[in-house]
Amino acid sequence: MFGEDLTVSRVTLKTLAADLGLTEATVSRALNDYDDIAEQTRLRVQKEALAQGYAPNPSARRLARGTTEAVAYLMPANQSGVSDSFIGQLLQGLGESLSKRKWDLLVMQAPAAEDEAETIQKLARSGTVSGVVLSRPYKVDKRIKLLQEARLPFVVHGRSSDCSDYAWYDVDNTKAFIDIVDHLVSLGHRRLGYVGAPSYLNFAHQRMQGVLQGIKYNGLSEADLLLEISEMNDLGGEQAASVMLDCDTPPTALICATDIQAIGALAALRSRGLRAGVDVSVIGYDGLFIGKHSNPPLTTMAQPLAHSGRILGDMLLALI
Amino acid sequence: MFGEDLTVSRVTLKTLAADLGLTEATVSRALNDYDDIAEQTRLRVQKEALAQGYAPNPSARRLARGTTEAVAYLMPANQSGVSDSFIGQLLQGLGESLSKRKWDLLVMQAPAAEDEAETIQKLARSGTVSGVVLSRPYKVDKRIKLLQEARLPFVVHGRSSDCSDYAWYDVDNTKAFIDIVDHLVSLGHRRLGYVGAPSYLNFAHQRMQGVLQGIKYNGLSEADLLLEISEMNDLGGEQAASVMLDCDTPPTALICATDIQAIGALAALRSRGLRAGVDVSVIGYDGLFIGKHSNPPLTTMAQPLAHSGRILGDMLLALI
DNA sequence: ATTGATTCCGAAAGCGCTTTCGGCGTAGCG
DNA sequence: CGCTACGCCGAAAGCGCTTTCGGAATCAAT
Repeated sequence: MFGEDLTVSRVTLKTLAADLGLTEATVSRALNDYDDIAEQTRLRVQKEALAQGYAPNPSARRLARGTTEAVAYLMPANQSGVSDSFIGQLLQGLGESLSKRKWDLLVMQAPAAEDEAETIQKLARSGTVSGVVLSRPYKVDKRIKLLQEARLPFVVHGRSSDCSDYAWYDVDNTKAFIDIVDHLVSLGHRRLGYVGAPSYLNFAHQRMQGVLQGIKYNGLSEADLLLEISEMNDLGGEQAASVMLDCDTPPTALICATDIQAIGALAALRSRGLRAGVDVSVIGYDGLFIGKHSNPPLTTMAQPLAHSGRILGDMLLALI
Repeated sequence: MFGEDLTVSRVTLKTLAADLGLTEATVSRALNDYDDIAEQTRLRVQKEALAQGYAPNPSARRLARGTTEAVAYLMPANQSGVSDSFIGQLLQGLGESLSKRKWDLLVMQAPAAEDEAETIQKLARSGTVSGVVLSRPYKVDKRIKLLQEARLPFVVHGRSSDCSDYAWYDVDNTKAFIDIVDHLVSLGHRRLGYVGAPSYLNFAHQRMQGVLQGIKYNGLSEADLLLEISEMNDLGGEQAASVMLDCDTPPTALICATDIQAIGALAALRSRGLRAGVDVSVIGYDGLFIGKHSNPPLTTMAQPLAHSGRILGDMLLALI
């Protein structure tokens, strides 16, 4: 009725060794496939471990080995309430790559943007992790410098303007947006609107450069481009789009730096009775969905985020 | 020119103690605010620790204390390639709540769905974490049973059909979708379409129940409701919507179980020259954006995901 | 049978930290 | 002045695991 399992005491190396009539050391080596263990006892140990459901205490193991077997993902600071939806995909890929090698993935978050420096330094000094993944860096990003100073291996998803001395993985944002402009111009659009993101985020800067270069390459002048920078959320996109749509000579196509702004832009169209893809083309990016559903569709623009995550994980592990 | 910092040796309790002419024990207690340490030396120690940038090795601390100070978030299995965009927000909230107490947040991922059991058991036995957060449980979810058997504290974001014996935090999905139906009917819609999600996911089940109850309460018959279950991605939503839109008596409003399906539904409209919110109303959920931009807008339907994350974190910590 | 090389396992130290216990010195009390 | 009382700190054990080292067997070789 009761007491079937009152001894919940964790099965540890010591208990295992006692049960087997061996030493902790032997059991440890047997489980870790050392080659100075008789094949027979190795099997015996491994079988018993499996039977008892033994799992080593990672803290103890890490302490003894002096390794961490963990990396951290630094959450983007909670800028203006936008919680980027790309995080989920990225983490999926990262987790996949790491778990393959049995590494842990920590997500770290600074309480506030100004605490980021301290968070990084603590992370480095405490030796919690042996690597870090960063995403969406700023044009000049002090976190990168901190990580370098701390000699903590890291990879960046995206890149800052000076990206010569660290590992990063990025799509060619500039080219992508040049392509977008090319595409729109080839469809006959001559008057474009760009809903940009704050340019301290380097990818936003890159994308805007792409748009600017795109109109130049296509023989348009800067007067043919309306430009509005907005916050990276739907409301920002809506407001920016509204401004452009309400001006005297509204654009026939809207390019948005991010999908979430594109969503806002769509709302702006709707409230004016305009039809997306018919009256005004709307193109977003990030490949979350809008890229696929924009009119004309731009499937090639999709960022393969989970794939990026895997790449980043592999890169980081290689680095360590 | 060189050699300014060749001694990268980590600053540890031992070195700190040596520098201060104290014992490790004393330094440790000084830093942890024990009250058997002279105020003066406490300050001296803390100042020196700060100056040297000391950060305790978490593995060692955890081992000595026997605590983990970490919880894990179990990533939803990579079902049909949909990487749910709610993860980012949820993690944000979770991280916020945990970091306030200096706890770590691990994200775990089973290599494949069938490995989930093993992953959970390892997690429990190894004592890596002292709590787990789960989201989007199935109607009957074996992970929950495993966690219970492992006596590992956990909270669930959402709930399974039998949710009497564990802690969960959920929105009232059923009521939300009843409200949606109420709302649409009050606007004059008499012919509804529902793009559902696989009902082994309990929230999908709940939402469909809401729709069914809603049409009943509003005096409509089941013949007035078109029903299509699709995968939880945009393509699925598009196909499901297409089927309904192409039938003899198409619905005037589409209710979608998730936003990503709503995005697909919008694409289906577009390809038929129908205008969302004008010719056909489309309503999604999850509060990512579409809720806000659907026509009529349904801002009250937004799930406050980051907030949920914070709540879940607090609940879990209270539980531990 | 004696030596040398192997094979396998135990002993023990140590990873960096916490925490109990005991002992020193000084203050307070009679 | 001797006593207890207390405030502070050092000594030491231990958390669960890894890893080096050495020693007891076993084996093959002379």
